Amino acid sequence: MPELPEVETIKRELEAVILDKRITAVVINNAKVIREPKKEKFVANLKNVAIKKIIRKGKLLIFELSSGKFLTIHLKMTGQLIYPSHQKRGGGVNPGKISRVSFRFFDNTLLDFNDSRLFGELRIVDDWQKLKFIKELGPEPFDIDAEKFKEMLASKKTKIKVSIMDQKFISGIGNLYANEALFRAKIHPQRPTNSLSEKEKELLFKEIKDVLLEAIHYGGSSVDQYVQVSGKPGEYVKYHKVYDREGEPCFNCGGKVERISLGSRGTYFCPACQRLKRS
DNA sequence: AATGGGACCTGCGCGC
DNA sequence: TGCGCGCAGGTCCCAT
Repeated sequence: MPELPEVETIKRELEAVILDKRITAVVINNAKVIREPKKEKFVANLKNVAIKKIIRKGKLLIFELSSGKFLTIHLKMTGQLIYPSHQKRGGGVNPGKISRVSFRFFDNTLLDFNDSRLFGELRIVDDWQKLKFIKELGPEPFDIDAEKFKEMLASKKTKIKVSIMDQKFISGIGNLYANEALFRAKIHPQRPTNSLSEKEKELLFKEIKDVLLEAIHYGGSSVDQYVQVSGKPGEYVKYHKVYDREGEPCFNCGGKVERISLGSRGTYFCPACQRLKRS
C-alpha cells in the first residue's frame, strides 16, 4: 500500500525524470479517477504545461504546474505512476495493469497512472493548500519532536494503532507501517493511546520515524500493487517483522505472530512481545 | 464528540 | 476445472 515511504520514493524518482518536461497530450481511459475539474477541462488544463516542482504531503503527491495551477494525485491502495511507460494499446508496464490516465510529454515519453481498483484521485486545483484533505491533515512524524508527539498522545483515548493511522492526527502512516512501528516499540495495538508511558511514547516516536526512513531507503514495500516509477518492486518487504506474517514465528521471541481485526483492518502483532496488560 | 462500520472498487487466492 | 466468495486497505460518509 502506498504510505509515506512509497509516495516519497515515487516523488524522488519522478523529480529525477519528468521535471520541466512539457505535457503535449493527456489520454483518459477511465474518467472515474478524475475528481475535478471535468474530463475535458482537466485535459485542457494540462496541455502545453510543464511540471515545475513536486511536493508530498502525507500520502498526497502535488505537482506544481507552469500555469500556476496544481495537479494532485492520491494513489490510495492500488495507484501506480510508471515512467517511462512502455505501454502498448493502453496496457501499462506491468502485466495486467491498465493505464487509467496517460500523460504524454514533448519528447513522446509517457507517464502512466495505473489503478486497478479506481480508488485513486486526480485533481487540478488553483491552490492545493485550500483542499479539505490538506487543511485537516495532521503533521508528519518528521515535522514534530518527541515532546510534541507525547503531548498529542496524552489527549487521545482511542487505541494506539487507530491513532497513529489517523491522517488528521499524524500523517503518512498506513496499516503496514503502523503494525511494524508498534512491533518495534513492543506496544500492543489495542492499548489506549493515553495509557502509554513516557518511555513508550518516546520509543514509539523513534520507531515510527526509523521504520519510515528505512522503508524509504529500500524504495518502499511492494505488497499488493505498489511498484516504483521504474516498475521495480520496493525492497523493504524483506524486512517486515509482523505484517502479513500470521502464524509465523516472531523474529524477537519465536512465538507466533497473531492477526486480529482492528478498525476492520488486518492487525499483526506478537502477543508475547506486545502485551496488552502490564505484567 | 468519538467510534465503528460500510461504501467505494477490482483482482487474487482459496475452498468446494 | 471452474466458480463464487472473502479479503486486501486509504479515505469518506453515515449512524449510533
